[in-house]
Amino acid sequence: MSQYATVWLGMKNTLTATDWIKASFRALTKGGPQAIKAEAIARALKVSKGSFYWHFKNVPALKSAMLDHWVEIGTNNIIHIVRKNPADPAAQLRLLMQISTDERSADYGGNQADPAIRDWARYDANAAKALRLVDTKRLAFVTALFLAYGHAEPQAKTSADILYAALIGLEGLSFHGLGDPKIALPVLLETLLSQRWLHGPRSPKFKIMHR
Amino acid sequence: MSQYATVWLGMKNTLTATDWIKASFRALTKGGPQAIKAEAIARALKVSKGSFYWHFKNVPALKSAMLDHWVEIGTNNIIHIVRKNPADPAAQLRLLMQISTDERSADYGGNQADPAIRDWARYDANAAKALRLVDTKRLAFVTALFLAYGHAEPQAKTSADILYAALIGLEGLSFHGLGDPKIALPVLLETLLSQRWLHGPRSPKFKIMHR
DNA sequence: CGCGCACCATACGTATGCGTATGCAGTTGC
DNA sequence: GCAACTGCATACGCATACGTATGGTGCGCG
Repeated sequence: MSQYATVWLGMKNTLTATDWIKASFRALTKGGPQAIKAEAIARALKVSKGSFYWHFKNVPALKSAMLDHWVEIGTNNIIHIVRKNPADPAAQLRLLMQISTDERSADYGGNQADPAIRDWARYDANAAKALRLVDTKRLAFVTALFLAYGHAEPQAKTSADILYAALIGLEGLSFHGLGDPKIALPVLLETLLSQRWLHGPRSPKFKIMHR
Repeated sequence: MSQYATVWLGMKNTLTATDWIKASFRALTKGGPQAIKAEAIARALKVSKGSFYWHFKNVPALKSAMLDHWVEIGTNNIIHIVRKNPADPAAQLRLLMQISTDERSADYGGNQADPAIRDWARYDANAAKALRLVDTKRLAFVTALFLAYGHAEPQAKTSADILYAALIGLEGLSFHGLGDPKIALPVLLETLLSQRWLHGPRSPKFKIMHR
């Protein structure tokens, strides 16, 4: 038995490290961190684990590569939003919510992996480090948008925390058929945007748009 | 070597099924679902796995017992709040947020286990079933409070979704040192309570509809 | 054309976990 | 003071995972 993996038009029949990473993300999203096993992924790729140990030194090296890859994607997605949509802050926030609730079926780069990584990070120090990196950048980004919208410093940060946390939580709830991010997230966003921040400081003047 | 586990004043030196469940929750919160292993927990309890298979038929039986136990606690905690505090709905909501952000130190029944179960439920059908049970009841409870406070049906449900999702998300963020539930949650709650619900096109600029 | 390297298969040793079988001390009923 | 049962220890077979060692095959290149 040989190279039935080869496809018709001269496609490469040899795997790359990226192929392994992609397959590992598929395993992660499907079976959790414990599913990142060399032999199991090798079976999914229809090769032996001899292939794995050619591309990676060991399993921790694969996990490290996965996290590096995810950090790259997770931060670049945000930058991508910024560049592609130079609109006002409120519109950018709305776009962000819309994208976050979209069904993204990408192999590994998609938001699909986010909850799995979040789970993973709870029991793995390296995953926790990667997650904190991404979360910090995203929170800073959302905070900056609220600031640009007109909110003051502490309120902008709090709004960002609330919005991002609700996004995460709704992801988890909708996974089990509860909640509805497509409804709750826009409502929450408009609520936060329209807030005058009661206990908050001054600014008796209602500053609404583009700074 | 025998019974060094026996402590001085006639304490029982034999384990119960509940002891195993408690130890299993400790393993779960520390190492995730994959840490629920008979032999590992036996080592933590300083006994052999012969003890385990005396108290449980097998590992799935232990997991099932854990989930049953957690469902019991997870729903009773809510009822406990209700009975203990027959104040107005807003005060009950504030109390709920306060309790949720408190540092819980319980062995197994505490909310400490909630995020671990939530992770577990992503890859285990039984855990997912238990989680949905608890989440459904909690959401219904919060929804009822918003209704009692004066919100209309769909808005109350959306508010509950937002509040509960933010609670979950902030739990996860604060676990990694990001966000601050003690600030964000009260702010969010007051924001939701003070909302006049622009569900009518009161604001023609923002079209947020409940479909 | 055949040499060598990239890529993968196979086989082995070790570790760990599950579940079962059986032994064995301590407690209790009588 | 002796069965019988409770609660746990010990030992075994099996399965799966890791990592290594080593062999094999196809393709590029001189």
